[in-house]
Amino acid sequence: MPTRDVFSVIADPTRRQILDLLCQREMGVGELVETLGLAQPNVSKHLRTLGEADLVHVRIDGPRRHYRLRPDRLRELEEWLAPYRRMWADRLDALERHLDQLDETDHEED
Amino acid sequence: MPTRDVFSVIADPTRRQILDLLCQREMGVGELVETLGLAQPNVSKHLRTLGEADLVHVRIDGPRRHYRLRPDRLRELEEWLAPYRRMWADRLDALERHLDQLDETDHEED
DNA sequence: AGGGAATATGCCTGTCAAGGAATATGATTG
DNA sequence: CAATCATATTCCTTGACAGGCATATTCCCT
Repeated sequence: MPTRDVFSVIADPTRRQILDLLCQREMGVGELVETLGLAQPNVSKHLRTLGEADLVHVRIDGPRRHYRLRPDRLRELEEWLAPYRRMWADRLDALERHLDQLDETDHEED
Repeated sequence: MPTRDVFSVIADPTRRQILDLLCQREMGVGELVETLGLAQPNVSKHLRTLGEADLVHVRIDGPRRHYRLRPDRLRELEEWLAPYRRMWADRLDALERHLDQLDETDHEED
């Protein structure tokens, strides 16, 4: 059971970047540091955070640690999206946007 | 052009709750205040934030404002998820978890 | 055992966002 | 125009978190 909320964990852009990288292949910390151009302690801290959300898994290989993506938890996001996905399934967005614009010309609003 | 990042906006649980409510039907601020049990200024602030991310649309009806869900921006999330969704499409998660457990018995890790 | 490489942890500081309370805005009715 | 209702905005305080830096840990090699 993860000790951290997936939503808040992926709210950070750097963390999303890390996930995107790990989506391709498993990577070591050094590799990530080089690719991201961040300080090593920072990368380690982000990896820890990702681990606390069960978004990554560590494979220990001697002194190095290889991080692998663990996509399971992202299904939570997927599930959360489900009800909303239905909304753009039957509703034509172009029409929707058009109606919104009409509304907005009536009275300026967000 | 939204002035705010969808990821960080939906990181807040209260905001997700609001979205879930608006998923059913359009709602006025008073209704939301009652349902959520939060202070009105707070609800207004969250609605503003949601608006800045283009996640809601306001319909003005006299002195009241009715908020409607605008699902477009959630497609961004959907798109971001796409590459990861492929990972659990072909990979059997039960097997994956099983392998992870084997790894974890070798060396305790996150 | 000692030294060095790879990675993690702790501390500090600045920033940002949430919640609460008070107040301001805007529209409606008389 | 005064009163009132619905909603928004401001100010304040507090807590969380990212980044930078220094340091600790763990493992390998000889």
